Amino acid sequence: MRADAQRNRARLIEAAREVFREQGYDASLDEVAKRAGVGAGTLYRHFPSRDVLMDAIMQSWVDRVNDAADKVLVHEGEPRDLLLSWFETYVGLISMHKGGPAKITSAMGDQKSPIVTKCQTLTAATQRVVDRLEAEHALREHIEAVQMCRLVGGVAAVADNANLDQTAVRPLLEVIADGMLA
Amino acid sequence: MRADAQRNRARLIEAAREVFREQGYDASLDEVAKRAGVGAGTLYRHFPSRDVLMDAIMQSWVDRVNDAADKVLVHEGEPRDLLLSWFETYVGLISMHKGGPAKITSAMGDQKSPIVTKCQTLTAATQRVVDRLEAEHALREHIEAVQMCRLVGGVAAVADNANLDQTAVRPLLEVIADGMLA
DNA sequence: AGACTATACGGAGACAGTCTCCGTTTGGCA
DNA sequence: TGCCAAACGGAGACTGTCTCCGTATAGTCT
Repeated sequence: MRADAQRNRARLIEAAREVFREQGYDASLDEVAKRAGVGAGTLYRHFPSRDVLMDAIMQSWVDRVNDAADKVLVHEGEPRDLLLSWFETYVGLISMHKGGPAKITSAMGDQKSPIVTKCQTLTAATQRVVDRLEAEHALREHIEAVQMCRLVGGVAAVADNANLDQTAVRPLLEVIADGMLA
Repeated sequence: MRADAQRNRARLIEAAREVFREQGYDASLDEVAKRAGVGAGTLYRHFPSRDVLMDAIMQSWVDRVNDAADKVLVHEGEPRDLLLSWFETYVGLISMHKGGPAKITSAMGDQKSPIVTKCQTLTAATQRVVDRLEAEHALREHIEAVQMCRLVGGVAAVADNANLDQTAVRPLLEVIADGMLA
């Protein structure tokens, strides 16, 4: 890739990160281009769709997910606490941008989605939590990581849309946790 | 209201019902106006926003919700079956249009939303189910109807977005039910 | 260094959807 | 029948998406 192309790509990602944080997932893409100091054509050449751009933004986020899972898994204690702690972490991780939870959760399980890799990162991390709990025989049978992601993602999507705060989300997560624990 | 205004209002609702069913909640409003055979101005005078129009469409739906609750409550049997049966009914009721579940669920609890009345209808119906289960001491404590609506609505929203079918939704609802039952 | 060309850029503009404004029409009343 | 408040319609302003193509230039070759 030519040096100028590489520079513009980086600028676009940086600008998009800013704009999406400020205005949510629906922000104007032309605004992103303007903020990056490039033409609209350049943006669309690098990122043919909003989703592809989204995916690029989230590169660094993958590491964050894995670190978060590490941190949660170190914690010793009741299975219920572990599970809830992962749920809250999960909600935090997918709620970086307005509209993010819905976007991510609806892509969950869709192999053709432009953000598959991100979903896989999330399910893999969740799977680690599931494995740990299953080793302790703390989970009911037939609980799959994808289902967990969908349920918790659904809560996050609702919370995001309705601007619920953490205190309102907590009891919802508790219900899900209790529904999954043995 | 003048006779022509009344007629146009009815036509608009009819057209919107059609168009939304065909194209989902994001369908063009100008298309709705065209289909109704009126100008865009007329549409926006009657229904200043998409939500207000949505609300009008759902008038008949209110009766349907109450009927559905009646029907579910007659059913004798295990509390778990009752609850699951209401959940499935609920999902069906809010999934009439694409994008509907998210729209409705995110308005849940927002007193200023244009579709408050619809949300109230839903929570009231859900409350009846909660009351019944509480009378049988089948529910955990501190379970509120709004929470139930949010959780089930979250699942419905995800299912709607990801085009999940009923067999994929069922286990999610089971988890919620199990998390709420004593 | 200078020339060449594949690669990348920019932004005008086509297109689509939302919503408003205002000149025109009409229902219903006196 | 005449009046006018109420309602209509649709042109067009505005915003966002995305494409096309003339222009610029990074990297290479001599």
